[in-house]
Amino acid sequence: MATLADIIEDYIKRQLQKSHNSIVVINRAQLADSFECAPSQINYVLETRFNKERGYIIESRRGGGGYIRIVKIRSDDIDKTVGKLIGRIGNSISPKGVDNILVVLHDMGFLSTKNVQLIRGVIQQETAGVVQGEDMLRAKLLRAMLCLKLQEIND
Amino acid sequence: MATLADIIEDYIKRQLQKSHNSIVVINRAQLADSFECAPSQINYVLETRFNKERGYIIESRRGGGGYIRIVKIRSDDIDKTVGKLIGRIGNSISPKGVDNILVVLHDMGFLSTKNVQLIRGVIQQETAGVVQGEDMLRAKLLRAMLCLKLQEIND
DNA sequence: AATGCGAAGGTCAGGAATGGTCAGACGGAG
DNA sequence: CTCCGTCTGACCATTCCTGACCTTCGCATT
Repeated sequence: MATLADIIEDYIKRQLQKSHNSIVVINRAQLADSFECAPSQINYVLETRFNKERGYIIESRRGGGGYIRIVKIRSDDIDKTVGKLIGRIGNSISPKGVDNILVVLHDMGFLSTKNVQLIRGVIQQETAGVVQGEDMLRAKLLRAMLCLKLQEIND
Repeated sequence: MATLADIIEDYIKRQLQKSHNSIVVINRAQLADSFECAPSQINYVLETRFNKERGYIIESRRGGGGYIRIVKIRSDDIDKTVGKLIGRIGNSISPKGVDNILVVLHDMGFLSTKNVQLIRGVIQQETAGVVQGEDMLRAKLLRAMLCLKLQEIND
């Protein structure tokens, strides 16, 4: 049975299809109103269906003229593989784990040699001296940079 | 939806473009009148969109024949400026600080609109739920992504 | 020169319009 | 019955915009 969350998910995905640039902007209150549900329901759908593991990036702003922008990053096969890898990064990762992923991405031509070196360097730099949650920070940094790269090849 | 503040911002930026010397002088009451808003709305736009962080200088004078002058600070060398901005990120940064930097980089053509949206989104998601050192994490993520971008234009 | 007035612009508190978060209710599958 | 995915409502945070009140400056009058 399709839950309301499923229905809203489908709706947003259709909008993304229609958009042709994989970006859709919604108004939380209005969307909630048209589906006759609580506004927070929209957040639930976004959290569970349009998170980064699934290849989406959400950007939002509060206040007058506020909005929620949903960006799909991932379309073809390369994207799918990279997206999967990004999803696999998880909450924390070791330096060795970073290396493994970088090698795979380099081999498949997603990252240049220079890219790999830079990413490794930046991660080293930014995690140096961090005493707690180093693996977590590493995961976040790697994911951030890969998301940025992923977007580029989709332009 | 574009708010009135956004519209006024665009208008002023267009005027700056047209000016060819990156200086534009406005009359607060008159501008407010043409946009049918309160004069203080103009101040709001100036404070939030044309502040020093975003690379503008505001000079004004009260009294009869008063004026507001908006000056866009020139950025001759993109590379140097970006490097300087990255340096300015420092150890920690607020969401607004991120925004200011992104807008500057966007205005000078270093980041595309999509880039900006993605970077904002990634940072929002990676810092969500982090209770301690959020500002620090934000700084690291932003720096990492900007370094990656900076490498690209130097290839 | 001193004073007074009108014409700018500045400040700030607060209301309205958005979106975010989180504890807990609810209900179906095991 | 217990667990897990849904869904809601109360409360919070952020951004926009206005109106009342304040400050500064030029100029005419005295």
